[in-house]
This record gives sequence, structure tokens and C-alpha cells, in this order.
Amino acid sequence: LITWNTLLYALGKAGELQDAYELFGELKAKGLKPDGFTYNAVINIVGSMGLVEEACILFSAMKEAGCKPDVYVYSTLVNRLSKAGYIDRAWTLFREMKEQGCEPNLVTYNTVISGLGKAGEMDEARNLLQEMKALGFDMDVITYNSMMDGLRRADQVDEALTLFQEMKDANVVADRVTYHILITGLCQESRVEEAWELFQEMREKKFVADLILYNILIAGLCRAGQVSRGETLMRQMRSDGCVPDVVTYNTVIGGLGDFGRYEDARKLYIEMKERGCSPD
RNA sequence: AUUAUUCUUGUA
Repeated sequence: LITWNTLLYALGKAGELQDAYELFGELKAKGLKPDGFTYNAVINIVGSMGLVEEACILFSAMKEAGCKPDVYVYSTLVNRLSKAGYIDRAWTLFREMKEQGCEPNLVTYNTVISGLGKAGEMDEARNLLQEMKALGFDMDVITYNSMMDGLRRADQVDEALTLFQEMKDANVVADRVTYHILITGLCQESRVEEAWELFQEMREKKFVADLILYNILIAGLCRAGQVSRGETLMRQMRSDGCVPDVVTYNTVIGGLGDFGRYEDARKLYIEMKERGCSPD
């Protein structure tokens, strides 16, 4: 069974979702009894295929088969439900798990906090954070990132920055994702100078910017009316091994157009094609 | 310990 579970997990991780799901059918056909690991893997796989209802059916089947869901299975399904936009059902399941005596751990709390943030329910997220702390859990980098991203989505970038400071004070080390979230939020609000400062701080910490972050920054600069700076950054990103893609070019071409710099826009369009990037 | 959690960019 462990072999099957391992294979199932590997297929799921590799994105071979169909095969994985078929493997589950095969396993049952062989008369093997799926355990918590099996169900967890398969619920996660089915959920990531966008079939949440199917995942819920599997969850029920699991319980009917006398297999008690553990903290992993609950957390997985809570995650899948909130990813599918059913934050209320995720919340109900979270409550059910507590009622069943299955203690949520830090991952479970992070999952629900992130789900609430995506649903725009930051008040609930803050309450849950308090509950979590009261139970003695310390916020980790994922907790902070989830909270900050929720705040960013709710246009509460200053609150996110405050949390960033708290994070530093608590000696929780910011990672690449932390910087992405904050830089995205600042760009969103056209606060490009602050975004730029954080970008520098990020690089001092030896994090390498990726294509997406460059695109976010370039779009931020263009939106803030600093197209030339955006263009400069587009030239510099190659030194980080990032090749401008169709999104980068569209962003800068659009920015140039907004400022009436049609000739520059045209030149860039030609350059883009010369560099082998085809317009979409 | 074979399993779960955070960021994913451009547009009319």
C-alpha cells in the first residue's frame, strides 16, 4: 500500500492527475484498503483537478469506510474548498474538525487564514490569528505571508507593511514570497519608490528577482507614469537571467503609447519581434 | 514520515 501511495503522490506532484486518479481506481479494484495517506493524496489530486465535489465525495467515502480523517486530510480538503471559492464550506469543515477532536495545527491555521484573505475576510482572518496565537502557535513565514497577501488584496498595504516590521521584530526571516507580496502591493498603489526600495532590500538579501516580479515592477513603473524607468528595467533584467516576454513588451509598449511615444512603441515592437518574441 | 499551507505579472 505504501508503494501505491508513493506512486499516487508522485503522479499527483508531477501533474499526471488523470493517471493518478486511475491508479486509485486500480488500487481499489485490487482489493487494497486505502488508508489516510491514500485518501489525502487522492483528495488533493482530485481537488487540484477542479473537482471539489468529487473530493468531498471521497471524503465521505473515507469516513464511511471507517477511516478517520486526520489533520492532514482535513487540512487538504479545507484548502481545496477555499481554493475553489467555497470559504464558507471550508470554514464549516474547519469547525467540524475541531468538534471531532482533531486538533488543527499551524498548517491548518495557515490554510484557513490564507483562504479568508483571498475571500476578502480579513476581520475573520485576524480573529483566527488571535485564536491561533492563544493556542500557543507562533506565526511562521507562511502565516505572515498569508496575512500580508490578504491585506494587500484588501488594499491595506500599510497594514501589510506594519506586519512586515513585526515580522522582522519577531525574527521571522522574510523570503522571496514576502517581497513579492509587498512589492506587488506597493506597485498596485503606484507607490513605486517604496517598491523600488524593497526591491533593493530584497536583492541585498541575495534573493534573485524572477520574470514575474520584473513584470510587476515594470507595470508599476509604467502605471505611475515612469515608462522610461520601466524600459530601463526591461534592459537590466537580462543581467538577472530574465528574458523579457510578451507580457513585458506589451506592458512597456502600452506605457509608451499612453504617453504618446508612438515612435518608441513601434521601435520596441520591432525589437520584440527581432528578438524572437511573437505578439499575442 | 509515502501526504496538507503563502506570492503568479500585461489588455479594451
